[in-house]
Amino acid sequence: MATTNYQVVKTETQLREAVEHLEKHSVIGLDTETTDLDPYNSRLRLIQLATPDGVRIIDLDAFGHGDFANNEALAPLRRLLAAARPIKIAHNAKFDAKFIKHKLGVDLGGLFDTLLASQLVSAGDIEERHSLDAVAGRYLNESVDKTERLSNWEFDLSAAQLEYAARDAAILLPLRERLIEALKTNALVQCAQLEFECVMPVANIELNGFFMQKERWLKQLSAVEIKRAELANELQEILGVDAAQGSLFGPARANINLDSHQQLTEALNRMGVPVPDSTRNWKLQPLAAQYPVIATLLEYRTVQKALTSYGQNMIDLINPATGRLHADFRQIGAPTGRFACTNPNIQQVPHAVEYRRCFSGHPQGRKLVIADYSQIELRILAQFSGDQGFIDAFNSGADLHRVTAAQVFNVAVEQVSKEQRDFAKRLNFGVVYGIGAQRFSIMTGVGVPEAENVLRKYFSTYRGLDTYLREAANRAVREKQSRTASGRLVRFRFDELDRQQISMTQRNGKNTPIQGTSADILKRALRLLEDDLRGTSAKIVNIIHDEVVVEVDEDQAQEIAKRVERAMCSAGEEYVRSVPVKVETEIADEWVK
DNA sequence: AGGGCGAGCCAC
DNA sequence: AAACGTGGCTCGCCCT
Repeated sequence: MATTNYQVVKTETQLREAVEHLEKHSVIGLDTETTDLDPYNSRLRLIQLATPDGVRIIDLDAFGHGDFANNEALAPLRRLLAAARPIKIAHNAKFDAKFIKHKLGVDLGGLFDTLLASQLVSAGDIEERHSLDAVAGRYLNESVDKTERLSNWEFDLSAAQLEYAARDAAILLPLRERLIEALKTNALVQCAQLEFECVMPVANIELNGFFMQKERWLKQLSAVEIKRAELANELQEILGVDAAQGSLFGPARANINLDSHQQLTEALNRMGVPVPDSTRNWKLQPLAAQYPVIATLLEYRTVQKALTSYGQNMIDLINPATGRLHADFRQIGAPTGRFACTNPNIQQVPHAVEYRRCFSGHPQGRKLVIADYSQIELRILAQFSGDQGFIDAFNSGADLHRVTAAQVFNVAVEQVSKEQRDFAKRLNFGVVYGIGAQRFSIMTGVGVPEAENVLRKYFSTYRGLDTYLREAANRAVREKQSRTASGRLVRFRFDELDRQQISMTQRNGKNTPIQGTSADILKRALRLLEDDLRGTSAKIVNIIHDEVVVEVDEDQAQEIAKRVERAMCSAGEEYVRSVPVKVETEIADEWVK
């Protein structure tokens, strides 16, 4: 491996010279070394900035400890990082952006993210790896030695450490060249722009964190724990087996593991319950009316799930430095471009108010602005299909599901029953996923022939929708790929002789452009919001696919709510033009609508 | 002992 | 003949 030419910057004069040099370039490589992964509980040690003639390694330890944001000697560096030019290339720029924002107080400007670029070119292939080493190997046929990455960056640095640090930044320059070629070849430049512009907003969301009231959460947990114990006892009474030895007070009971499907099936069989081929809730549901034990079991599962997935672990993830939850958002989390979220996944907090009311503004008096797109996926479907009936339904301003019900069941809009509307709602949402009669039958309880009838009626009502979805499905099979409105590419790999895989691809072909465009819209909205909320007390604290939660000072809540709504609508209107884009906004103390 | 996997269930 | 899409988390079970 060729050695990388580098220069360690330790004085104010050296820094000024380095920045002057860097500012002459239109593009520079950027990497950082930190003592740990969490910006609130670790130090930013090095910032490496690469040009074709070498790497400037800024040793922040030489610039005092702590207040880098107000250190006058670092002003040129802050200016360089914040400016739109030179473009900064980074691999997973979110990570560096968070440290730079928290430690130096500046938003990184002008980003090219090699991780996101690589993910876009891979077009949803979840097999492909995207570590810097993997990407450098794929595009440059070079490897990046990672042995120093986990070394100690606290104290004096070895030549090997500095060499490693320099190389990680230097390699980004040629890597970008190759990735630009790949992005162009795949017509992904526009989509890449959308993604890159979203990095800083996402970094800020993670830094902001979401406030969760610890005491209330714990109280909620103990209430659920009591309920769980009651239900578990009840179930063990019924399902437990007689132990070999009884006692003076009767036969002993041996508990079964209620979370083991195997033991559960055996126990239910023993008491004569006709267990279906699986113990999934929706399979057991029909038996609940006849067998009280099933009803209790279903209730137990809900409570158990709540306890294990949304329990103490949430408390453990509260950051001691901020008292808030700083979840990890993966910007391209799904092949469709949707976000994924971990540690904790605050995109899947149960809807029940007992949970949601634990999330609030902080400190006292801060409000939450909760804004979500109204039926965005169905509006995207209206846009893509151009179906006049569907478009009219939205433009009429009337309740879509009611209008659909009226059309499918041939009744006046005012005559639609609650049941019919509910039916239509399931239909409308189902078609987005490429639903079939089989599934619709199970979902609604009507027979398969009747489900087929309803679907036929639905698609003859919305012919344009039928045509569009068929074509989307066929194209996915024919071209082995789909695109979203931003041009995001998703490739499909399937065995062309396997009917199941073909129908899977057809469903993907229907769903991917819709779900993916919804993700495009949210990302565009985050970019617009970043600019519209700057200088206010507003902070984005959570995003959930079609919803944005913003925390704001009480006196600004009304104004911010308006701005959020306007930005989100504008983002939607960039992709959806034939029907109105609607955003529903509420101001609340807690995350409850 | 600990990783991989599937089942189950939460969100959208 | 047709099994509705995308994730994460936790558990039991099976394997090495």
